[in-house]
Amino acid sequence: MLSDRQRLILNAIVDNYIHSAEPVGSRTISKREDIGYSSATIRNEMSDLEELGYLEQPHTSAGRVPSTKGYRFYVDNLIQPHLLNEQDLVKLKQLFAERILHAEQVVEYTAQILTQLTNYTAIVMGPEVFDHRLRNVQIVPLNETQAVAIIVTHTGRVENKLIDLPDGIGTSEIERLVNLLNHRLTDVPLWQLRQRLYQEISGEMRRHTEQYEEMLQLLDQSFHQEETDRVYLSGATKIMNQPEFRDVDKVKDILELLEQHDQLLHMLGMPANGLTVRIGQENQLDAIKQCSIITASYSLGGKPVGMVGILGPTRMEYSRVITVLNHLAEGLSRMLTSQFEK
Amino acid sequence: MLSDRQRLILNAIVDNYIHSAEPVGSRTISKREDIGYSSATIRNEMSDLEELGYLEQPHTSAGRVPSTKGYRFYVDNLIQPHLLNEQDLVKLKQLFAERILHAEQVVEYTAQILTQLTNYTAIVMGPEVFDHRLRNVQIVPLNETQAVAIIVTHTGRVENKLIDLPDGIGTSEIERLVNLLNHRLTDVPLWQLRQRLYQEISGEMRRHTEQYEEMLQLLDQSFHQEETDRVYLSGATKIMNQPEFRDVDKVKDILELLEQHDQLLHMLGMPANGLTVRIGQENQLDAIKQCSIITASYSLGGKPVGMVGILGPTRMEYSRVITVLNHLAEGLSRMLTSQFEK
DNA sequence: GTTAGCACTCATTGCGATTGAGTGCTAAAT
DNA sequence: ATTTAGCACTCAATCGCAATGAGTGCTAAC
Repeated sequence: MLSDRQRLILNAIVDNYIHSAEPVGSRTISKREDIGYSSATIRNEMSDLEELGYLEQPHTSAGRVPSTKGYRFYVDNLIQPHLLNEQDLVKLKQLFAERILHAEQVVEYTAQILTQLTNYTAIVMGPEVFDHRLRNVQIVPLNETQAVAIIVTHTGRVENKLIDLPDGIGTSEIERLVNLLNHRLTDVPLWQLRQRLYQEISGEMRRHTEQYEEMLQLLDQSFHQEETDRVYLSGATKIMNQPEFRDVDKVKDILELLEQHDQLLHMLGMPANGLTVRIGQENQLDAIKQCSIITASYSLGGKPVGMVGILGPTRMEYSRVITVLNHLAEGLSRMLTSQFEK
Repeated sequence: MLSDRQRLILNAIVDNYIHSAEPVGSRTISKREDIGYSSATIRNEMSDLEELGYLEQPHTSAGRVPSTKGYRFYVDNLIQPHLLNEQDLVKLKQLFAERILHAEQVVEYTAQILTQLTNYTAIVMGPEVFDHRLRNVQIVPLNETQAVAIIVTHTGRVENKLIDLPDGIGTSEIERLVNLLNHRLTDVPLWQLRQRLYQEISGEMRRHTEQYEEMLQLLDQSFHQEETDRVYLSGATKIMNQPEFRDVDKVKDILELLEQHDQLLHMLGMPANGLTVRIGQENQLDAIKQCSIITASYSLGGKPVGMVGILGPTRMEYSRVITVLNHLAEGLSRMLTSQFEK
């Protein structure tokens, strides 16, 4: 659809704008080494590219700026792979060299490294729990009326919840109950716990326990898990380094959105396989219609379980960010898989 | 030191400036109902107050603005207690009505309610772990090489850590070990755990266990707890609502500081009893020399264990914020104490 | 098809005049 | 001895206007 020359010029314009943040004029482009045309020629091509919707003009006597469509074409067709320098690679390796880490820590470090490497805001969605299976249950009484229920999954994740102890339940009874549960529910996926509890265990419990009702109530509390917040941000303030976000109101909208993790989750959706680039207007939420979001999913045993992402201005270093995200997602997948699938 | 009239006028000026955010002129003050003097008289008094350091003038032909010293005097001597309205009280009660909550959830909710009530940034620290005593230890093997160590404190807090299993340690051995620990270390303060482990348990362990060294190593890992991050923020973006923070650079400095929880901790220091007000220049960190921070400590059984705080512009509604913080700190103390000290 | 040249556009900058909120001082009033 | 009215003065903010210059679009020549 676009001639080779148009592609060349579009590429040059986007490239330039990404680094300068200023509308680029025809002369700027014609002076580039990889371009052998006069400014007049460039002007004509620019005019065409604008007509086709790839470029925009802030006002008549200004240079051109890529439109969302322009960036989209750039990302889909023109981008060339970015090579990471030694320093960056070292930082990445550092993360994966950490031997023993909880998933939460990994996620946190990952976010931090992402911001460091890109100077944009990092968003990391943490391994989803869907696939987690029960490894161990504990119920630890604190006093006569309260206890902590603890659930350990096969991935090493620990969930805990403060619960009310029904009247007149003794330590020995709890112990028996916990034993029973560990016997019968090991390897059951977390989301099935309550269901299985009613289907399979309740009968047996009734036979062994006097306070059947109370016990059941206790377990019901324990297994009623809340959706824990699995979004980590790092470098939220980085957006303020961008010249196009010198305006407090714009920044405010974005940062307020970032504070609402549920909205973020909703926006990013379930982790699908691969890389996603959302450019400017393509975003649903108004607050970030001047931003781009790039996400890459990472997986555990081939199944996507989370994503790493970057939020930056539409004028983002797409090539670099994509490379970093791919590296990171791949590394995370390897790390997770080797840690949990043996 | 200040005459009654000077106090009256200073109070009026601070009051006015807090709500208008504009330098206040003599006429504005003289028109107030509680002031019975002409603008000329006010002008003279203002001039004196400026000479004494309580007021400042942005430029010659502008009104006056309170200086740090002025706010300080206002807070120490002029402020009158703020009465909370029905709505606010309901919100506070709502929080304390929550029956079963982990300390972490309480802290999070508290921060949220604080921002809602004040429209400033809320900072909540704590509860500190120093006083937490061991209730229960568990070690749950995940596979041949890894396990999760879980520590439950008498307050219901659960710490967990992924650990390496030394070679050739069996399930039964771990079980024996855990039993021994639970027998001997219950009610020991967390910070003493490692010490006590070496002093008291190691001898006994040596007798009962073949792999003494490996076991010790394992426990050492488990009890080596990191300082967990105990700072919660809410409404960090609220500062952008303030007209004096329409400047991205100022905001950036502040938000970057808020991202560094360690700095915050250091700045706020250990929870001392009572209420602290840090006004403008009194703050050590440059980023917040245009802000005020008010903190109130809450306690468990009389001992301060954490603090609730508000960060806002120097032009803050001191009276209101102080009242809210006092209410909240008191409520939290009651809640914690009744929950854990029976 | 490409480019030189030129008229045209328009955001940005700089400058001087104007405005108005607010002060400081002095002299009159209380 | 205070208090206040009055007036000259200051200075940020605003407006209008001309100058500047980066950049375009178009046309005619190469």
